[in-house]
Amino acid sequence: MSKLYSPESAAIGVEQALRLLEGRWKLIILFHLFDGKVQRYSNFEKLIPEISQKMLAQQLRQLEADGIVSRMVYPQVPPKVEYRLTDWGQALCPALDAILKWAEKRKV
Amino acid sequence: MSKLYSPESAAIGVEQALRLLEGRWKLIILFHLFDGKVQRYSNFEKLIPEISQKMLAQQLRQLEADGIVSRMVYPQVPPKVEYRLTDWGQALCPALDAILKWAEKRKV
DNA sequence: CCGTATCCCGCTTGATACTG
DNA sequence: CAGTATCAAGCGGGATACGG
Repeated sequence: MSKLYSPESAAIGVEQALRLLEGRWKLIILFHLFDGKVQRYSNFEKLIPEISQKMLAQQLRQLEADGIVSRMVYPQVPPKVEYRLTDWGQALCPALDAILKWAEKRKV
Repeated sequence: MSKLYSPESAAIGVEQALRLLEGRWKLIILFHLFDGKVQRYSNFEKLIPEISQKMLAQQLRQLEADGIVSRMVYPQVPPKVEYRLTDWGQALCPALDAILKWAEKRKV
């Protein structure tokens, strides 16, 4: 943490934030957690059939590490794991909603 | 155009729309066109020093082909080319703004 | 000034198999 | 059910040089 922040640090923050959303599947995953929805691992596999297990696990781990998604493990057999948005992740909902609306305008 | 659209085409549309925004630099480029701003090629090179000419040109071409950015060439010497958002591209501004606000919340 | 062309590397992604 | 491990491939992306 020896690096000092310049007055332009806000702009840098945006680019850093964007990098957290990069990745072939992250936004798609987030759309399925939109609006407080809770998903299990196997749910995602059904919702996003094209994704491989590897990528699903990897992207979820990254989203978790970045504080966007929270992972809740129930210590039972068979295992049960739930994913939901963190508070900060919830703050993305307006953006997700705006992207949704934008996509719809394409058809017109 | 032989493919018929299923009732689920809306959901597919979102994923397709997301793919248009994929790429290391696209959203950063769009941020610099935010709110009706007009940029020249050389402007982008100053605004995004880390980007290579190849990637800048490539991402601009894709954004143009996808109908998000418009390219205006002034037939003069030396050449002058201006980039701005299309109408549909402008419709992305609320989303960009929401992402901006989201990024700012991280610091709290 | 505004790009292309070419070469090349490495990370992301995919396929498959295996496990607590 | 919810993941790892491993290997391989392809394309995104960087460096450099050249062109209208």
